[in-house]
Amino acid sequence: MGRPASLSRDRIEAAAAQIVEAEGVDALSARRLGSSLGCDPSALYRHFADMDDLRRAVGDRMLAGVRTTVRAGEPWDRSVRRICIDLRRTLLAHRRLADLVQGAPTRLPNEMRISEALLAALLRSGLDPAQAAGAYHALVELTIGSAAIDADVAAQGTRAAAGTYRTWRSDYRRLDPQQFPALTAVADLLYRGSAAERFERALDALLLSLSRGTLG
Amino acid sequence: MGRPASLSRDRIEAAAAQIVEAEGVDALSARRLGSSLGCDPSALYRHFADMDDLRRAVGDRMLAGVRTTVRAGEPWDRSVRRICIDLRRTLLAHRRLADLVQGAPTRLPNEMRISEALLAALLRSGLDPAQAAGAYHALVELTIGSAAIDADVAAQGTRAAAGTYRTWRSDYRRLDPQQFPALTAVADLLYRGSAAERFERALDALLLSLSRGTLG
DNA sequence: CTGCCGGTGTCAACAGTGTTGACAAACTCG
DNA sequence: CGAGTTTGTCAACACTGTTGACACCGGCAG
Repeated sequence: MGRPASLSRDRIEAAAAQIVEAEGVDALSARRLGSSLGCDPSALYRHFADMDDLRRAVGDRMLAGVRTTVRAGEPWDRSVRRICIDLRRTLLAHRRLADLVQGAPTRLPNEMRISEALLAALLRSGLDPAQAAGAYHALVELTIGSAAIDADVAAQGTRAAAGTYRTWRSDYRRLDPQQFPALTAVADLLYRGSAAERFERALDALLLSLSRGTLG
Repeated sequence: MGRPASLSRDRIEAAAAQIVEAEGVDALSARRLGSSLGCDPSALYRHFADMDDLRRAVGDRMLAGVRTTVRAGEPWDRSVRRICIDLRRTLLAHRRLADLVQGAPTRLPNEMRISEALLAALLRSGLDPAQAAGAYHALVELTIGSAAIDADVAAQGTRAAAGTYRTWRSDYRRLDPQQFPALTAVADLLYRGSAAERFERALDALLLSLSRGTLG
């Protein structure tokens, strides 16, 4: 009963995901989405409570892309590394997704799946449960935190991001060496490479400590 | 020369900081700020390039409380530890500051001061400049990221936060042990103690790796 | 003193945004 | 056939950042 639906949550999510992929998150608005779907913007509200609900649905759809299957015989720290990098990459693919996950665990299926995989790998390392819990928190803080920090710049695209980093380096370089000796000395070395590379280095440092059981 | 100014960067920043403290960063708009200052919204553009410029200035103003003076004879890693903990504490004390700072470095005086102190301590450790830059990024990602993650729960107050953590543990505990063996096994150990303690443990783990020069 | 230059604040407007309530179309069921 | 329900359309409201024209007014040169 009722007028036949030409829209659906799935169709809307798909169109929204496509806009985000092609034009960035800032381009996703009710009017833009409506024109893309050939419907009035207000029709979206028949299927989602508000735009935030819609963005969350798109985000959840993207969290499904985080791979947590463990390869046979893979060392525990390689599993952890892979999951964290994949999680961060996925979070950055959708800027709002980082904002959503950061405040509190959603405790929704996809997040549960990722947490389970991380903790399973940590327990496989020989850490006792308390150490594993501590390690889990440290890894999650670094991974999600890193994604939250890098989200804005990452949303610009890699080309624009490189320009942004160059500007920052240049700003640091132009400081007064008397007042900022350390900062001017290493200015050219800051924000080098991609944010992903910097994250991976920090992750490796953390994993090294974890593998030595220094976290309880 | 010119019409006498009733506005100034300082007066605008103060009013903006008050709005952010009281109502959150989302409440900070040109019109809201104008009504608070008793001036037209467009007058703000005589003193700031755009709203983003204004927001960065407010963020830096809140960073003034972070202490960076180094005590005589203090080991470098104690300096780093103290600065990072103080930075995180300050970010969390001003409820919404983390949101303001997380996206991009403000490159304003207070942030410069903190960055300089951190890098100076790292160079004091004997790390070469490239390693120090990498260590700096790792520490900043963990510290600011941790603050961004914990900001919402910290804003509830410690008593309410404890209740929130209890709820999360309980949710994890009630999962199906078949499907989530690791998660249910360590559920009671997750989100134990304060967020500050969990951060300090992660920080110590990272510092341990840094002191062994494992970060390039 | 006059006249003007230029910084300052006001005003109206533009192009966006999310969201809502009234209305109409299109289907199913009794 | 009419009633009821669902769905999309339309116009409107209350916001947002930002800009260009204009008026105000003080210090400075003539």
